[in-house]
Amino acid sequence: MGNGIDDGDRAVWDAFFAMQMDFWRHLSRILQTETGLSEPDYAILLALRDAPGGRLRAYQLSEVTDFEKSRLHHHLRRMSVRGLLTRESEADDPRAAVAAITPEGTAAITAAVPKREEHIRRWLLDALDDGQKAALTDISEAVLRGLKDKTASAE
Amino acid sequence: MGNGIDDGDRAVWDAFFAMQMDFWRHLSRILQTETGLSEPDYAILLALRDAPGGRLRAYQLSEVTDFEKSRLHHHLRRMSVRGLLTRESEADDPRAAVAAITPEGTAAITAAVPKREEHIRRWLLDALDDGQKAALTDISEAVLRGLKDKTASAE
DNA sequence: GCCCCCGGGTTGACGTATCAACTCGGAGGT
DNA sequence: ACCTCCGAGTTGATACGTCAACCCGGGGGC
Repeated sequence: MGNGIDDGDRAVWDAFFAMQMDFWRHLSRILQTETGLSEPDYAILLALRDAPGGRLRAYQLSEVTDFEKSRLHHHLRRMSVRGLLTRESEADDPRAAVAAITPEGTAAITAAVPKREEHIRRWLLDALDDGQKAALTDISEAVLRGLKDKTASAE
Repeated sequence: MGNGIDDGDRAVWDAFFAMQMDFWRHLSRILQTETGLSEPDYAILLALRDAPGGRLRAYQLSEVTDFEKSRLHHHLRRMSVRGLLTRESEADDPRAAVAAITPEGTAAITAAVPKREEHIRRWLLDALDDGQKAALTDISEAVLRGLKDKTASAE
């Protein structure tokens, strides 16, 4: 422990780091300019579009999108101001906070999905051959597995 | 064009997307809690540490860190309030805005680097075998190449 | 039945990122 | 010498993310 990272590993990190920055900057930028939606807008509208009745309780939306409850709350407020969704409460459970997609929200996500898919294809998938795609999936799952274990392992 | 993404490609994207979110959330979180530095703090201090005299003009810092000038300006202001660096101007060029690392800034980055390297090793490199590391470098460079071409290609 | 705890939700404060508009002092062309 | 343009830097507005603290209405243990 305490010793550094060797040159080979550093090259991996540098490439990965640089790619991440540029890739996400570009993807969120073109999503915004072409659809008027931010990344969190897109994630939330997609979850609501796929939910029965276009409605989800806050904690369910939080599970699907993996947003912290506070982050989700703030974002839902901003989105409701823009008319993309409405915030309602259930009559039978006063604690429930339900988000419901509006026609404008539906229109926005319907228009955005094909563009988003083209972005993903063009800037990620088309840059990789089949072997690289398979490797990227494996790598992503391996890293994810390591992260999941952190809570399970002793600490 | 306009058709969707097939199931195999979607699996690549889903895994990649999930990994990104969790990985960066975790890395920036532990950096913050263990060192008191945010990701941009770390990037800026590292650049200044490696600069001659611990000083760099704003536009040079902008090139090294790839921060937009406005983002950089706001961040330097916050960091100077915290005492991590000072903002000076050159006598011979009134336009120059120079950032200079302070002893506190040097102490912070010196303490942070080994922790950061351990994070990178533990949460990324140790999760991958040699083949996966090589593949990740290739993939990152391929994606990066595609992004660089965007400005060069017709649009 | 009472009490305590817990989870869903809300709020405010603060740090961070992006965009657009603006200042200002040179450098170059004429 | 003048004028124009340009690039470095600054500013303010707005959106986004995180943390800590808090409210509030059940449920469960007893």
